[in-house]
Amino acid sequence: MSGFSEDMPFFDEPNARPAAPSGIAARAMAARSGRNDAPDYLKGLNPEQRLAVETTEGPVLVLAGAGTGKTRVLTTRIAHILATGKAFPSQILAVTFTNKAAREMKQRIGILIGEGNVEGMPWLGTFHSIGVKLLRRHAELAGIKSDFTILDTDDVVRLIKQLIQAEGLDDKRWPAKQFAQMIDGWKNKGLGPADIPEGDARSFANGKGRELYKAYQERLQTLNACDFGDLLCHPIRIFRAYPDVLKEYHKRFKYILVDEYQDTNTAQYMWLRLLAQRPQSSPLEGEVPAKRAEGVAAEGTAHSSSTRTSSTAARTPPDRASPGHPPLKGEGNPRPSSTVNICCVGDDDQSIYGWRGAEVDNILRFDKDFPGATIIRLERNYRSTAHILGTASHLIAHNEGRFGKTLFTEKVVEDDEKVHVHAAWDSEEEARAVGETIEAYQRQKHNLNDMAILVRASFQMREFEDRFVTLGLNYRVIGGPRFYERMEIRDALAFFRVVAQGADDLAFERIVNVPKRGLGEATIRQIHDTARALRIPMLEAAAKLAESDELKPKPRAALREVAANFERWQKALETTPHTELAETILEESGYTDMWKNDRSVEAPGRLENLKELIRSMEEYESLRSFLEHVALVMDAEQNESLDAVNIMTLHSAKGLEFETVFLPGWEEGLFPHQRSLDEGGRSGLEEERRLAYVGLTRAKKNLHLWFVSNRRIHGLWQSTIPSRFLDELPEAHVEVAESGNSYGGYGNSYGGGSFASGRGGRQNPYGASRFDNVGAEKSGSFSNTYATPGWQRAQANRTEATDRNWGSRSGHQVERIGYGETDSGYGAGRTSVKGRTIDGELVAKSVADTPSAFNVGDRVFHQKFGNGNIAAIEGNKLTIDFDKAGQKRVLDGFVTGV
DNA sequence: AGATTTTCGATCGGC
DNA sequence: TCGAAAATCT
Repeated sequence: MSGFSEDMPFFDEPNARPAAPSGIAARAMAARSGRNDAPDYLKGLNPEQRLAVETTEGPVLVLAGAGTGKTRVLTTRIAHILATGKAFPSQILAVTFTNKAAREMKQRIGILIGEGNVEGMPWLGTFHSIGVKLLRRHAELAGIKSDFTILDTDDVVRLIKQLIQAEGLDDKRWPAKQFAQMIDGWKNKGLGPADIPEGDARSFANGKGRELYKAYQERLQTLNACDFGDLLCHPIRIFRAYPDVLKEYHKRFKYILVDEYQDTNTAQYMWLRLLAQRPQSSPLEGEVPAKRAEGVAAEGTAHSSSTRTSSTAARTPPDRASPGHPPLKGEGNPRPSSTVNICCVGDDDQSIYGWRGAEVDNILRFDKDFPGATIIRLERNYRSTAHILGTASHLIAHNEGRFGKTLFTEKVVEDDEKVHVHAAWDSEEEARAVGETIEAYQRQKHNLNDMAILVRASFQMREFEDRFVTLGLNYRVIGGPRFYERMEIRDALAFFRVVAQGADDLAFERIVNVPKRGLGEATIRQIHDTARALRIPMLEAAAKLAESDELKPKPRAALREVAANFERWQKALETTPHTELAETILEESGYTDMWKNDRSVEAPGRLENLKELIRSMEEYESLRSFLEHVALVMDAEQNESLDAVNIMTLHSAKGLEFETVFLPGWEEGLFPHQRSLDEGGRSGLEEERRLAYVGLTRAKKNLHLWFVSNRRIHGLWQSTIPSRFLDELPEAHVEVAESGNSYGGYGNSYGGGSFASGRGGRQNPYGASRFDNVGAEKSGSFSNTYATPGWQRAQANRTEATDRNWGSRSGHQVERIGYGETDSGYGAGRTSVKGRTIDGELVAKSVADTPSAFNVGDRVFHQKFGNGNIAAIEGNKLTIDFDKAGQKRVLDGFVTGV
């Protein structure tokens, strides 16, 4: 947008020197108050970074391109504010999106100003963790108690399902999951049941949308629980309804810093605005919706006297410790006191979370929201080579809605390679070729840790995992299933939750009958009904029922035991250390015994995970603080000591960097993803392009893009065309790996040609000649690929004339017989290189139903799984114990004797 | 309660 | 098409 560049004329030119222009330079000098020798922490910053650090007063937007030292600026800025005595640690509000980012900031500030002082930064955290903190202090004002439970997505869906059924609606026609997403969307916009648009309300459950939402909120209140959205929305409502509470925080927060501002959603924006707006600055009334949410607001005004009491009572020690007002030297603030010292850091080009409510517009609008804002661009890149930067910049320039920055580097690299674009026949070959390239790098002494494969969609990972298992190449999947999502962990946590907060019916329901106590559907229903009728938690209802004679003896005894157990544990909560109590609970409930008696292969791993859970509790003060940690921090660290290739999605790669990056799957429909185009239109496409930009800018030195001609989508093989993004790359910086003459101007190649005479050396009767454009010269060895159904189907799609040749042939088919258990290899969960195991994949191919020529015990080789021994034979189906890939069932045509 | 059949969904997933 | 989850059967 040209409007933006007018504000910053100096940085318009792609290669503009960053030598600070006079106007800004002058301000920077002023900020340094005449001293020539800067403190250590400022040394080594470039002029723009330094400006961003030293412009502490007034609203500042730092547009930080990829790899330009964003975190450094943020942390140094905080250190600077503290070092110059402008504020105490407790007076700085610093928000991030992820726990990882918060952790990293804490650590880096610690390095700058000394470990001990970071403890004094109680308001550095994620939006949600700070939201929890606010809400625990003022919970009464939101109609809940301060020991409320935080529900995760699973809990929420189960709860909504109950509500839908209670309304007498068909839960098939109105899926709970969908409604949960709707609620999430509303909360992202800060909308309560009363605020949602009529259309939205009507579109679900025969127009009962609003009612259901309201019922949901009421249910949460009786459960004394919150969902993630509430952690933001409740504070917003409280701030609006109780100006004196808000004023407290206005007084407290002298400086506000926000990381990844381009990812903020409307609710987060409102939350920030409320905290940033000072009463003097004539708040924009339009910002505040006229209507307020039901329930919470209704209770509000009547209790305004309780506001002060509750908030003061709940005040935590750190605040008392700091004297009311720090000596604010340099408080000769040239700006009016209504000015907010808010600093937002972000990159509009890396906004990739629109689908979960992020509004790029928040960052694009910054100078209108905060008039007189200083906008600082960081464009000097310290990460990537010139070719990579040139490629990324050229691509992202195709977007319209952006500030417009151009990254540059001063680094001169000797062996600066261009960005490579490769073509492959299908995804299997793609994986094979990537694997070979990785091995080639490895031979040149590159660490696997420095390499990453970034995919658009997680289903793409499987093929790489398969291949790497075969090759014996270590890999780790980042962002896979989490520790806290495991069944046994969730069960254990449910026990703890009920002990900590007796009204948590969702947790109670999860474990009433765990281990099996003969409490079936009927009994649970009865507990439910009693609880609802008496308006008491299910645990209490269960205790009551156990004392009445409404139940049959068996369930009655069981319930009595459950109720007695929880009563005892809840009492013990006050006297027993929480780790010890946790162990007791799992023992006495019979939960550990349940797994000890379980003969399945997973059982030992699960017990190990439970031990790990108890161990990890030691780091927390109380059961409650541990549960809060679990609700907010679902990640468990990976084992980084092992050298392994990283596999992850593009989204989870944001913020990371690697020496060598592989980006497979650059095809229309996958990347850009069809659904983004269908649902997001133009802006959807732009977000996909930003995602591509994020991917490209992860690479420091080597970057390889791949596209394939055939890919299986929803089980169907489709022929694909190269991504339009490939056409948007600059020729000067890109090298197409091998020549060819088809597919959008890019050649086709396949790596290394190592797959000569694969599966039993069979020949495809329909020669390769018709597809000379696909690696024709080497296609003598290509026959196996030509026999895949994918290829067949792809061709069938393309030329009807050949259809009959293919369609009627019998015997020539590849079938997937089955797909096995995928959870066998977890072990202790937290360490180990993991990924989804690929055990149990059964692949078979029948060429003809001739009896097998192999014998049990024969040593054989399989293209995909490597070497192994035959364990059993049924007709032409072999069961083989592979050395690396485990036991598989395979048709004999796929293996060769060794 | 466990086994078996049917249905559904299929992009990204932070807190 | 295929795999997980829900529904249904025994």
